[in-house]
Amino acid sequence: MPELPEVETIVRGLKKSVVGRRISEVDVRRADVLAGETASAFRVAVCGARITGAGRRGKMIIIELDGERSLIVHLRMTGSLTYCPSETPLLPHTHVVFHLDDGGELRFADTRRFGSIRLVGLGGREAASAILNMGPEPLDKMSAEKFADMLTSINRSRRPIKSWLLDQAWIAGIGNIYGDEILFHAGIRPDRLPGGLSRDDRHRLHKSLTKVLRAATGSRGTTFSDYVDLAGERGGYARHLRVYQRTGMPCLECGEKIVRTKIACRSTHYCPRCQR
DNA sequence: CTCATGACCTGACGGC
DNA sequence: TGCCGTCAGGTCATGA
Repeated sequence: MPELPEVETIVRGLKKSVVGRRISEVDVRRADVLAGETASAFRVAVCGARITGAGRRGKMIIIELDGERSLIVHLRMTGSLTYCPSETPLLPHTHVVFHLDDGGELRFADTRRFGSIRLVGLGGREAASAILNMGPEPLDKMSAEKFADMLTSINRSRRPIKSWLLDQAWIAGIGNIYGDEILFHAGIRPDRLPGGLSRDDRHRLHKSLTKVLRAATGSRGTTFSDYVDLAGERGGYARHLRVYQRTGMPCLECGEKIVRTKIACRSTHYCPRCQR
């Protein structure tokens, strides 16, 4: 499930492999991933475009095209973006194929079709609303002071801290896997309320956010079931997971059994001894 | 306003 | 074998 480290890994791949290429042809095999646009309009608009850059905001992939336009790609849970030679067999559930002028293909596949590709003009309203409402990037726009201020702003909330970590409007890029892993690393139970966190808890939470997300990005993300990077390779962080999907297994720190509960409608894993 | 829940979609897995 | 229910999780819409 692509979260910040996985999306960042894909964007680095795009910068290396597809930026500078021209899109010579587009096959739209399923138009419903195009977020409200017809396949023919999309094709006409994108054919011939030069890819001028690639970036990321939270879990959104931004592929910049010439003519002040961008493709906003969201992979949700099972989506993938891969770059490969045209001879490579199509994976099942491949919905859009961009043929590039070097003979390679940029392919968007998504088993569950929750993901989407949206073409927006620079300053386009649709992109703007989603991106403007997003909280800060935890790895480059969030100092310890900034994070402390953010926690102060939700001091009276009755929502558990895990629910806040998953809230893209509060902080960008964290999903269910890293939410659980960050809280384990910080030694904080996921159901704690923000106002109840001590000064020390807050400090550790900031440290853990940074450490876990950086380490996972360094391992090119976590592959639990579906995720692959632009080259189709699995991420290496799964073997570093401490609590996610380890229900009933012994905690790697203390041996206590990892517990699973439900918080914010998400399965939530934690160690009842290490996390307080 | 705050917060919880359902819908979207498919595949994997367990029970019978 | 095959059928059914459950679960997986990101985000938006809905409603209490």
